[in-house]
Amino acid sequence: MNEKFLKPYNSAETEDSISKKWEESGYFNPDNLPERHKESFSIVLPPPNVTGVLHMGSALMLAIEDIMVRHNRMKGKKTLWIPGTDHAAIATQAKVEKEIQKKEGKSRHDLGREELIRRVDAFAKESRDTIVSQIKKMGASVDWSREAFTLDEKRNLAVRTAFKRMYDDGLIYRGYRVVNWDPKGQTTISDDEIVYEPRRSKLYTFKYSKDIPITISTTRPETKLGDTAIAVHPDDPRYQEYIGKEYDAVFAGEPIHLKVIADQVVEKEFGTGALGVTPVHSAVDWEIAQRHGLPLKQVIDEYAKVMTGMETVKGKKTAEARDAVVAWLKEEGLLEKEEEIDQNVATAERTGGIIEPLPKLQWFIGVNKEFEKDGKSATLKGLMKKAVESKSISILPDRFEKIYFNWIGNLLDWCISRQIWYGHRVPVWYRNEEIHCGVEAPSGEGWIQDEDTLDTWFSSGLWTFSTLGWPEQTEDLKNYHPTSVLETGTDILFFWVARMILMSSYLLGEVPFRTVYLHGLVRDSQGKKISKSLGNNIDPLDLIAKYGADAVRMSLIVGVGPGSDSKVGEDKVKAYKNFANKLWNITRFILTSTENSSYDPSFAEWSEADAEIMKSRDLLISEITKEMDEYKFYLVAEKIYHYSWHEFADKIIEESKAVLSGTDVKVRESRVQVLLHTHRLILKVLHPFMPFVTEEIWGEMDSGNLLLVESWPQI
RNA sequence: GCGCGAUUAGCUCAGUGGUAGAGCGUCGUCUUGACGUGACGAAGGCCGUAGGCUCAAUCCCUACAUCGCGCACCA
Repeated sequence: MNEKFLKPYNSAETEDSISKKWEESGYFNPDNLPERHKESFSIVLPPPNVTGVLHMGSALMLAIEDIMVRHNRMKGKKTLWIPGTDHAAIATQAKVEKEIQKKEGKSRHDLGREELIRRVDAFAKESRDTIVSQIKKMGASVDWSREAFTLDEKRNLAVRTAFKRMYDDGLIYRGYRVVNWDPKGQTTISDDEIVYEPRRSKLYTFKYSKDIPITISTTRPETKLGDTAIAVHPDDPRYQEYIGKEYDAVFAGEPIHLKVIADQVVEKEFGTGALGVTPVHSAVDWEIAQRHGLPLKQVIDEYAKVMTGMETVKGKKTAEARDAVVAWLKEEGLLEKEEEIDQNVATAERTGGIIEPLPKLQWFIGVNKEFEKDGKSATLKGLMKKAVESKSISILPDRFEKIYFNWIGNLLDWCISRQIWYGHRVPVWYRNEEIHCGVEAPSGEGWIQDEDTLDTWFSSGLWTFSTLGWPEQTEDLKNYHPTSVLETGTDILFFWVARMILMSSYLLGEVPFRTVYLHGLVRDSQGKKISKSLGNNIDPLDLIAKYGADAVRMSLIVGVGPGSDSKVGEDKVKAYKNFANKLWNITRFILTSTENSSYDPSFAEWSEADAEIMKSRDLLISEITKEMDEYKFYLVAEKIYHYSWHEFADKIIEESKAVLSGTDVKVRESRVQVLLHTHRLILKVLHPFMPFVTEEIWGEMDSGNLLLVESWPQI
């Protein structure tokens, strides 16, 4: 017996050497797997953002995916798990810009486009290295030879190709309209990147001037300098006589001209039932303005400052300008009411900036635009809906299918252009009146490429196939797409999962994956959300150093079903560290008490008691094998734990002490074999969950294969 | 406002139309040769509330409450 079994299990000493063995074996790469591995099983790792380090959520993700991957590899599947990182455009650029500003006092404009990108790239590279080492620490059996980055050369080709195809089909278009402008990030963002924050704010009810008979309500008086109409409901008796009339006034120093119009969207019950229409600073008002041909008048700029009006207003930030306008309204005796209301303020997900609706010329993906697909008319929205409706994709837990459909139903065109520098540049070039969209730059002089870059989710949307070599028709693409499972957090169902379905359905004519497994949020032991600002951040690497990766994995898995949030505290992790040690001691007992025998796979002379033991053991294994295929890892982990400790160790091994010191040679040998057989089976079924300790023990029990590629028990 | 989920032991969660389960924690006993990171044992639950279906409900149905989530509204 190896001396190390005389001491308690030491995860820190074991894990690195086991990692090395796995890497040297090359088995993480399916091309190197033994002959029996035929049918494929593939997963893409949701690429972590290069903005930072891994957190508990990443650890959970890696644990679940590695369980699926190891299980399927043992089942004899040709298993591919592709790792990578995400350039996370806005988030990464914002982070690096902030650092440069802090350390050097320079803005991105001081550095220029090229230099900034160079800096961000350097940061991304460093961050990528950290992430890679963290993924390895968790024991994730990803194929590093196929690692990808959402912003590398190959993925850039995929992005340009996808853009061009959609452009040619008329699905990508350039349009001028009110978009979500983030003054903090200095870029537009999509509807999905908005986070609504509930706040108390004031609703002001007032008249534009003494001469205008209609009273309106707003939470944003400072935008009213840009009003060009008052809208009322067509059936509202209070305002019938005014419809069609026009008024002039000077509002907070700004001359305005208002036309009273009737529109169905106005709610009679809200406020005064009359709505001041600000065409370019509200998406709803923009629509109204379009229907009625109203003039457009911008009064707020990209820095959220008011561009016009009297001295106390002009050049001021919106909040300050609002107070000034209200003060003016009071002075003029125009303010009728001021009340507190609950409001949801739109903020940018990445920067926290308050969204300012602004009119902009941007690139969009038209989700309702009809195009020819296999000779039939289709829309992107329709494709996204059909993929799930037809059960080509199933989502776990299935209640998220409803949430998905709900989202699709409300979906508007996707704004994909961003005014930042870090990202895939829009593959469109301009020369005078000419426009060229292409995979490559046009030849000839004088072409200027579009300054904008693409929403990071555009490139992420291609991930299941861009990582496999698309647009080239590679072997990998043929072998591994559609991927088997997509495992990710519930929070990016729309951002990512839906966009992948869109891109794959449109570009490849097939779903990107068969099953979506969604995990919830990892919270601290009090149930609070883990965040740096709350100071309750848990670093998975600290836990691994203290308790071992196996213990961390188990603690994240047990009792946590798909879609539900979990709570993790050190106590739980510690419990599974103890379990790893228990397995260690079980092994020591077996090694010492079976010294004179060896494992005999074809042994058949079982004693009556041992036949009983095998019967209930095999029942358990067939049960958990079924549950593994149903993604019930949270149950399986607990069952194996329970069987190993409270059945195998506490009952079977305890009872064996007497049997093994008995005189009946046949009964003794039967018991030795049942211990050896059961021990091996436990190691096998536990391996996907606790890969390190099981591999280490396996190495001691068996000089042959790595447990990594042993076959899952066939019962 | 619409929709979804949760509510079971001190805590975290399984579970089934017929006497309630696990882990952790708590308490007690044990220096037994695999392991004190342990063993054995114990305490602890009107299974959110109120109705209904049923011979029988923690489980099915209805309403309500509380917590959480998604969407919409946000003039």
